[in-house]
Parts: sequence; C-alpha cells; structure tokens
Amino acid sequence: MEKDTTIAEEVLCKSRILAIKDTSDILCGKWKIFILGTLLVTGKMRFMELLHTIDGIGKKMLSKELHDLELNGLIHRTEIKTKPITVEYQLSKQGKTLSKLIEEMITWGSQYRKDLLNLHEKKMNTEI
Amino acid sequence: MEKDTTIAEEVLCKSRILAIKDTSDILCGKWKIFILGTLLVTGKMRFMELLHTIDGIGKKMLSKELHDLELNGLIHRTEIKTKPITVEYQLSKQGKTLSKLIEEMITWGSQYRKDLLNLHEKKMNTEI
DNA sequence: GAAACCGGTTTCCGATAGGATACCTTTTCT
DNA sequence: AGAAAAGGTATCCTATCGGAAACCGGTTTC
Repeated sequence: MEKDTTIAEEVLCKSRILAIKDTSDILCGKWKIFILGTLLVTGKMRFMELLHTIDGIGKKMLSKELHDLELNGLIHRTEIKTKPITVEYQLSKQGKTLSKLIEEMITWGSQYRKDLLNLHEKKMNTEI
Repeated sequence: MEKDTTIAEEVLCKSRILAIKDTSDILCGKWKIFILGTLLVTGKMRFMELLHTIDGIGKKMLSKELHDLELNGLIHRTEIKTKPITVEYQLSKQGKTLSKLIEEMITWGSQYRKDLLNLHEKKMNTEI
C-alpha cells in the first residue's frame, strides 16, 4: 500500500519535472522571453520593429530566436508582398497560452524588487 | 493628451520588461528552477540528497547554484552539528513566493506536450 | 549610379557556462 | 591504518552562446 503511493508519487514527480524542463528548454536563451513578451503586448510586429524595440538584441540573435520560436509553434511569420518586403511576426494560439506564465513572471519580478527596496529601507532605518 | 498616455504606457512597459528581466536573471542557468522545484515539493533537503535527486547535476554546479539562490534570498542554508556535519536547504519565505510561477511552468509544459501529441496523432490519422 | 531600406545570413571571435576529476577536512567505522 | 561519508573547493577543459561587422538580394529614392 505504502509502496504504491510512493511509486505513484515518483511518477507524478518525474512528469512534473519533465514539464518544467520542457518549459525552460523552450524559453531558454537570453531573448526568447522578451520577444514573446513584446509580441504579447503589441500583437504584431515587423522584424525591424522588434530589432529596435528589444533593447540590445542584434540581428543575428533576433533572427535565430524567431526561427526557434516558429519551429516550436509559438509564433507565426507572415511575409507581406510590399516593396521592399515586410515580414510580420505574431504569437500563435499556442504562443498566447504563455501569457499567464509571462504575467506571473512580471508579477513576481515586480514584487521581488519591491521587497528588496523595503528590506533596504528597513536596514537604513535601523542604522540611523 | 495622447502624448501623456503613450509616455505613461512606455514607462509601464519598461517596468514590466524590467520585471521579466529580474525574474529570468534570478532563475537563469540550467539548474536553479529544478533545485527550487525540488525544495518546493520536499520541504527540506540535504546537499547529498539534492545531488542524488536532481538528475544529472554535479557537485560543482549544485554548490554554485545553491550559493546564488542563497545570495538572492530564495533559500536558507542550515548547518546541523552532527558528525559528519549535515546541511539542510529549504525555501525561504521569499523563495516560496515562486510556487505559483513554478506551478504555471508545470501546467504549461504539460499542456504543451499534450498538444504536441494530439497534433502528431491527427497527422497520423490523415496520413492513413 | 549611389545610397538607403527591408530582412536577413555568414563569418569570426571572445566570454562564459557547465562538466569531469581530483582534492580537502573532519569524524566514524572496521 | 585505511576507507568511507558529508559537504564542499580547485583546476582544467571544451562546447555553446552570443556579439560585431560584413555581406547579400531586391527595390526605391535621390
């Protein structure tokens, strides 16, 4: 009886770890999460717009990360036959499911920063 | 009037991007999220337990990542004066606030894998 | 004809992340 | 005496990550 539950727990645990691994594999690298976040708030963007909006990224990295994200089905790439050609990127249906995760990262990051500041203030007060 | 809103929006946007950056900086690397996830489900663990539980990690990495996490206030390290000495690691109050984010990663990763399988099945069916 | 714009790709190079291995200290077991 | 176990460090090495810069093809404007 007890052995059953531990085995069941272990299987559950492994699948949870696998899920974490999947997620972090897909969001790995320095830029993907920012690209996704940017597309999430703007809806649609062109290559050059992304390049200028995402602070510090270079053409090579942007191009590579967009490829990865497209391969993993998180964004759509649309060529528009203007002259010169323009290309639009947007989140896919699958990509949009990341919004909760991204929002949670924003929430957590903001709170963490706030907590740090509070800690710092308190420390300053006790020092005076 | 319109300019005000765009400026306000831009400030908001920057702070959201900063929050994402904070979060991903703190969770960066190949192992931190697994260490946190493991501590989240088990409560408390010793160095060697973590080493054996987290598949594939080595001593050096475990040690380094634990240091980082402690520096950022996400975990507590407790030396217990047994012989030989044992050390317990556990999530701090701050660290526990990551549970929602980790749960969301698990949820998303599981769903993503499910969707992939469905896609694959459908494809197989149309191919027959 | 030159330059500029879009959306990239290619090449080169340096930094760093991360893995394997050996080593260290203290104490207990055999 | 020798080994083993806990919790690490130190050293070395390499694969990958990611940045800078040049280049490319098509088109349009000056």
